[in-house]
Amino acid sequence: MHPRIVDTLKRNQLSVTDSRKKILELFLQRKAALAHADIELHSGDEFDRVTIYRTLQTFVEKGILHTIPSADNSVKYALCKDACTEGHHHDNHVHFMCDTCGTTYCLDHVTVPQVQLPIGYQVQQIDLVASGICIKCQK
Amino acid sequence: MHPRIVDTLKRNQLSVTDSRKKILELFLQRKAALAHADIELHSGDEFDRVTIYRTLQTFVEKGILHTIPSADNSVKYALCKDACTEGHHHDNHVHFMCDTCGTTYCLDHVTVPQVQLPIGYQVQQIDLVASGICIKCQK
DNA sequence: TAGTCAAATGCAACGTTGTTGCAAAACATT
DNA sequence: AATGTTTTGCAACAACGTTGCATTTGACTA
Repeated sequence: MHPRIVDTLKRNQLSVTDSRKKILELFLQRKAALAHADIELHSGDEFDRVTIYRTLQTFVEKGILHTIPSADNSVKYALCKDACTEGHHHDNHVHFMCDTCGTTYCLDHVTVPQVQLPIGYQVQQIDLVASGICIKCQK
Repeated sequence: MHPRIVDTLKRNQLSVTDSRKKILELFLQRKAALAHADIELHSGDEFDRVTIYRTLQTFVEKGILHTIPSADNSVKYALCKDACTEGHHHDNHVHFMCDTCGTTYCLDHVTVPQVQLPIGYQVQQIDLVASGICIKCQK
């Protein structure tokens, strides 16, 4: 098991349960973002659907995961960098969604550019999702 | 009724039906983006849920509407500019979602900035959604 | 303007996705 | 090991979205 797992949970004042460990491990193993359905698949019948919903929700609240918007009603989740704390996300990196394999990547080193909005719009957060063909799917 | 409605439908080789006219009119009246649920509310019992789903789908395919991604599993739809044609969307403007009133705006005059992605990522489309507080909700 | 064909709609039924309340089980702490 | 708190699983439900098919509507032609 990944050494960071128990540590991450404790640091966020979460009790260390099987489902939380397994779900967190899944995110640490795979580098890509995961949807609820992906987790359900990869965990088999190990946990109840409801537990997965609640765990994801908890992780987002604690700043362990962040959500990635999509245009097809299938929100994905990915690990936050250490900068995120409870209630305060700072995931201002670009996301990339591959149209071929469906994988969603966090491009941690690509920051979201400044955008000049019309006067009166007070911006709190900016999500930038690029889509196209990822490295692995290039022929 | 808005004069552009029948024209838009015919230009896209769609038969002019009541539901299509009403739904298109709704988008022309309100400047903001609408979710399926919004349309269902505003059309009362006039059409079946299924008809709304199918109409939205058709409009997106034809390039009349485009979808706006969101982080909460509630895709919204908004009118495309004339540049969009069947199967080819060119909606590279910024979207703004108000956290207070929930309204989603197309900022047609704010274009999505260039983003330099790592080598190997072939970008097809970029969605940029800003969120915060809109003009009307500023106190 | 009526007749014909193709397309769109409404209905019913179904599957998926997400939520809530509550009892049982697991965890943290002493 | 005992206690109180948190988390889980189950059941039931609500919302969301899809599909097939009969009926209706719209487009087109004569």
